[in-house]
Amino acid sequence: MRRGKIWRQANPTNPAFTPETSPFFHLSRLTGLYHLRMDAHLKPIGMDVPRWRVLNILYEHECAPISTIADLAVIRMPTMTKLIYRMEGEGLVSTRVSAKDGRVTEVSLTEKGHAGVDQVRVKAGLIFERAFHDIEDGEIEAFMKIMKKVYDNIY
Amino acid sequence: MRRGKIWRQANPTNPAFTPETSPFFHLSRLTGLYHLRMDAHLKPIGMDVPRWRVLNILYEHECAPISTIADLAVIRMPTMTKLIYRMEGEGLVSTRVSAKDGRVTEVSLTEKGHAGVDQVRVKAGLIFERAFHDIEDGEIEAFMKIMKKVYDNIY
DNA sequence: AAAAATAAGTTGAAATATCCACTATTGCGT
DNA sequence: ACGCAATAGTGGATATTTCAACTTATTTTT
Repeated sequence: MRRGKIWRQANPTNPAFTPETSPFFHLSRLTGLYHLRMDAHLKPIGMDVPRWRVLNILYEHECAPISTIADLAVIRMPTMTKLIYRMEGEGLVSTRVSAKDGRVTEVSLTEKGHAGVDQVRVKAGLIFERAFHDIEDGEIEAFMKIMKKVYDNIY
Repeated sequence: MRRGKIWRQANPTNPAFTPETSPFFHLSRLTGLYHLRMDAHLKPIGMDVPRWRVLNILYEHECAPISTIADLAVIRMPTMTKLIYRMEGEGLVSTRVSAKDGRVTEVSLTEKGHAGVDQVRVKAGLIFERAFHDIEDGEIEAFMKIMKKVYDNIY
């Protein structure tokens, strides 16, 4: 076990632990603020963060089962099922039962869904720019590397 | 404007953008997974992540108005108000109107709330250990520095 | 000292998310 | 082929979050 200064304070079991020294506390806080900012931009165009997550995933996958989308977005399946059908009602995605496997519901983007992605990316770009304008490329790279590592560790 | 490899792909307005190259997408995903793992540990002891955020903040502040807690936790005030009163009903916190300012409701930890913090920290410690065991102290430090910077940028 | 503006909180209705139990379909082992 | 386990999804009851409008208290203007 290491004995560094950070390690000690970052571990919640240590008495010296505070939210200020906790990576996960900062993580939750930053994500919360990001969602707040995104929502402010997305609301006026009838969109929100969960929808955007789905659109982004489908933009890449073209056609994916609900379970895969739920897994990639880290949203529980019952929640995702309902979100997908809401989005279908809004014309953003279309669904159909898979020909290969009668259990799976395949979801794909509609024309309107594609347009929605482009529309939201402009907004997302603004926030990204604001958030990372003074962060070096190398730092962003390192940042993402750690997030991936931690994600895999608790996956 | 910079032209690095990461920058281009990380910006949502760039056609080469994918969730895989987006810091914010990874951020949301990691936070989601973390909440999932925490919930699994917290549910059996009648706790959850929002409650834990509040407990942690009060552990530091001893006595804070709802608005401050809401701000620190990045949770909207109506949500926080209801959460606080739920927690009061559960005996975790106590509330009273401030003597100095009749508008503010001061919240503080009860005995049971303190015990709850200690109890949850054990669980949080397990997940922290699992998540960061192979991450260097220096990396954690850099990680948190970037999160703070980004947080301030979009605050 | 009002009047106006701001800040803190509260509440009810509506939107969402979550739990849990259930169905339908497929895969696996013998 | 048969039965059992696993997978994908659905549906209802419940819990939580959010919006929008409102109340009350304080601060700032004029």
